[in-house]
Amino acid sequence: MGESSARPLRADAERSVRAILEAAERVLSEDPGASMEQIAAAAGVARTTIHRRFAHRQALVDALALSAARRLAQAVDDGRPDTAPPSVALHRITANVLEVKGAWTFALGVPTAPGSEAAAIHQEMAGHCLTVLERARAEGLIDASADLHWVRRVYYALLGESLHGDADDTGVDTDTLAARVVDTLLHGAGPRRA
Amino acid sequence: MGESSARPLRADAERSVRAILEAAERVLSEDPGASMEQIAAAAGVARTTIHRRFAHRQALVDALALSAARRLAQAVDDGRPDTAPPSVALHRITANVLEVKGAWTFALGVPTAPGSEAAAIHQEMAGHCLTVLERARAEGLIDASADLHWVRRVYYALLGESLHGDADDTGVDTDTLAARVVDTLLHGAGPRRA
DNA sequence: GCTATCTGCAACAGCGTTGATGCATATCAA
DNA sequence: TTGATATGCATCAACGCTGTTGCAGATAGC
Repeated sequence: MGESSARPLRADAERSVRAILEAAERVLSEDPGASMEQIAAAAGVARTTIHRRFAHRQALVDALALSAARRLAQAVDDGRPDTAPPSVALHRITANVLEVKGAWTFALGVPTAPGSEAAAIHQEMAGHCLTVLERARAEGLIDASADLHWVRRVYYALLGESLHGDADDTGVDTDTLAARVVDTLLHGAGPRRA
Repeated sequence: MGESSARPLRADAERSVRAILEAAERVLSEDPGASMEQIAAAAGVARTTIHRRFAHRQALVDALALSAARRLAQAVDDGRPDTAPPSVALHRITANVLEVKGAWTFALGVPTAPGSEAAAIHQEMAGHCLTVLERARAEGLIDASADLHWVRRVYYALLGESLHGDADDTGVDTDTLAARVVDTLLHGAGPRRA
């Protein structure tokens, strides 16, 4: 439930919706207070066309958040959080998530409404995340006494930080960034044991 | 340079300015798009009074950001980043910064204009931060091959994450939070050596 | 080709916010 | 006390954004 309450849109209409969502992400990530007019211009579409598909501005934002949440969930699932070896899953998921999160900064930053489908997706992803961390702990990758909820928060924070891209990072391989995130999460900045 | 281009304000006027800045922080941290009217109400002041002290809305925001930057700089200095033993400085600065950052979430989140005084303060703080990290590395607290710029970014991210306060944290001692931040920064989540 | 759908354009009313002004009143400081 | 300063209040014009509507033309789908 989410996209189709009426019959499917015509081909061109669906193309418009996609263009609008992508343009909205592009514009709103640079200025969260941008007007519908600006979004419409970026989408190559008249403002009224946006209002035809999304009654209120909030409806557009919600749709955007939901769309991005789905992509992110897909990125997590692709990492096989339940079956792949923890270290592998951790790395793969990190790389996948970095990719998606970088492309949907605004949409994934929108606070999800308590009962919404987007919120449910995010909760489910948090669950998957904890699963991976638990499996990692069981294998000794994470300290036995660690508070996994804190670890998860740190993980999220590191993911977010990786995306700011302080000059040096521009153009760096996603896998390299992911490796750094995972390494920092597990070992911090302290001296390495021989 | 910053506060006094004309002669000092009268006592009650200065009180108003303080009330306005504090109210602005309170209101804007909950809704960055809040109107001047809402801020004025929260400050117990007429909207026109705000406009008397701050010509544009942006002027108010800038003043707020500058005020908060100064407080944060003070918090850093109080930790003696140049003279105290690195581990001590790291902990003290972290605790101090957590205190200030928690109270001025919005003001410290405002993007600082390139040439502004606030930007200069933030740059100086970044410098102090790197100094502490270098001294910590010299003492072996941080790995010799570590990229201190990345470490600093991670440190900032951990500070930010500590302030979200996921239920459990509410009412927890600042020193405890600081200890967790520093510990995570240095050791990550991996298993501890005996 | 025919029809239903989609789109752009233009115009509209409504709304909230901003920033400015004048004036009467309250408060501080000397 | 007295003069300068600060404040509240009412009012104003201007602006931008939102959301809606009607219509004519373009496009997709059968």
